[in-house]
Amino acid sequence: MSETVKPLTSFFIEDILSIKEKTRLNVKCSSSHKSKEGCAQCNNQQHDQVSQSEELGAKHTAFGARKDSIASSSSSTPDAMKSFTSAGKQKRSRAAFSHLQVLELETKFNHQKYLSAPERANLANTLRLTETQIKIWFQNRRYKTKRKQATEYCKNIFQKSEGLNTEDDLVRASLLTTLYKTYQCRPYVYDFNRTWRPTLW
DNA sequence: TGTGTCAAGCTGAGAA
DNA sequence: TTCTCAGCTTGACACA
Repeated sequence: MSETVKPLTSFFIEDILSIKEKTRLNVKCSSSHKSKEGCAQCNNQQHDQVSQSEELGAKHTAFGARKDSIASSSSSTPDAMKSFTSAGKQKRSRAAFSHLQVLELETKFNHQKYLSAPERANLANTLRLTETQIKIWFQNRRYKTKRKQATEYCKNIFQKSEGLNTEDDLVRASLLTTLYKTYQCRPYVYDFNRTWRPTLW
């Protein structure tokens, strides 16, 4: 499995947080108050007392938003995050990982696209997430990367090609790109010419 | 209110 | 049988 690793720009987590927290906390706190639960940054007076591990465990978010789900994502299992609608139907909640958690996950992902079980357990422990959450995050992240690559690839194709200007052409090419990328065993695909033939690579 | 993002759900395949 | 994977889809949430 070949994965392309983007060149990394070196930085300190503190650098990012110090900049973004200053700028975004002020902006986003006001908007986050629109949500039902309000802004936890403003509500939580223990903000400054949070330890490093607790930060990784998302006691609060670096940006101060989506706090409710952050807390549940870190301190509870996904099962415990489920709430119920008025009809008694189980309502799915979506955890939002904290900036630090995502940062750690991204850093890890940049180094290795796949984690072994011990590595996953270790990372889960460090970030105060469940192993399942780590596993799902990596799965989603790989898929996201793949989609992005397909999109870029598709763009390049159309920058180079002529006569494919309609929306239908774009859609078709996008689907074909996915096929090309997906079936690496080089299947026969339906080409632009509407003929079945082997792929070129 | 429409839209984009993303964690989680679902399905089928392959490995041990 | 169990686990992890890819490849989507779903649903909650934030924001313009």
